Amino acid sequence: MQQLSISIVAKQAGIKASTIRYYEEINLLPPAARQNGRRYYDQQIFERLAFIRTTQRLGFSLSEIQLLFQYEQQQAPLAGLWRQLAKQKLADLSQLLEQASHVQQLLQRGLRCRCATLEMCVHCVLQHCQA
Amino acid sequence: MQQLSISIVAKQAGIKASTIRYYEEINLLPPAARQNGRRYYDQQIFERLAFIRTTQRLGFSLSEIQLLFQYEQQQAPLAGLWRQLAKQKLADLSQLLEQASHVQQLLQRGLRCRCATLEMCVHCVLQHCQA
DNA sequence: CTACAAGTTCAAGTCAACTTGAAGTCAAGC
DNA sequence: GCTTGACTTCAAGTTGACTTGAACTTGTAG
Repeated sequence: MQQLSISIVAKQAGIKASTIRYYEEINLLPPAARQNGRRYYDQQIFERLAFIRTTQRLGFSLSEIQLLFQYEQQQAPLAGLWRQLAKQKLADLSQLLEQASHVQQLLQRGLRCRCATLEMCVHCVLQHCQA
Repeated sequence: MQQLSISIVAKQAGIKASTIRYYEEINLLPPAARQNGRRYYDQQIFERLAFIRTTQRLGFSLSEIQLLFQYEQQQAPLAGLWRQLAKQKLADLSQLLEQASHVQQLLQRGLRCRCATLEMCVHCVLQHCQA
């Protein structure tokens, strides 16, 4: 049960300490354990921060991420809400996966092609585009 | 060669007219053709707007998207820059694809599982989680 | 004992991406 | 000819996600 200071966590996670404090302030992170008013963390924090960073990159807002975490404390008004959001997000994710591979192909084509614009390249049927 | 007013385009594309004006202002869209000072568009605009929306969802900033479009006008200082960005973005996209399917699995598990928290569920090995 | 580095809170500032509001233009219908 | 509705510009406001700065506390090193 190591005790990690906020600056250690920040450095290892590759974010700023102020971000961690901010996340706690908006209840995205649970209040950290304190010693003399200073925050201390254990290894668990890294998983949580990683989840935040990853989902954020996938287009989740901080309040959505918060809601996904919140299902642990099943407060009456929120109960079941996270399930709904999770289903929604699963749908979003399949769409995102589709779009991502579409854009991948588009960019790959664009890099290989001599078309003057990306838009033209979308419709172009030249050999070097098909390759 | 139909002439589409900004409000028609906005409605069909599912965005606000003000957003289209904003995009033009920041040169994300080329200056629209005008009649009596009013903007008119042809069908091409929808492709462009779709590309913007999609890439934006994938985490591209508007200035990055602008740069990808900009390769059409090969201004000396920018020449080749879009290629560099495209390569970077291709790398980002594969990472994103990976993360997206990871989070997909995580959420699916969470929905099926009775674990108290998502974090616990990540490590849980119960039957109903494996199912 | 004093200085210092590393933490604290709280308020205000920043940045990207829009949105809103005020004031004006203009063709079309009554 | 006057009103209406859909547009225009320009400046200012908003939102989400942080960041920064000022003023303060506290354990550790010299």
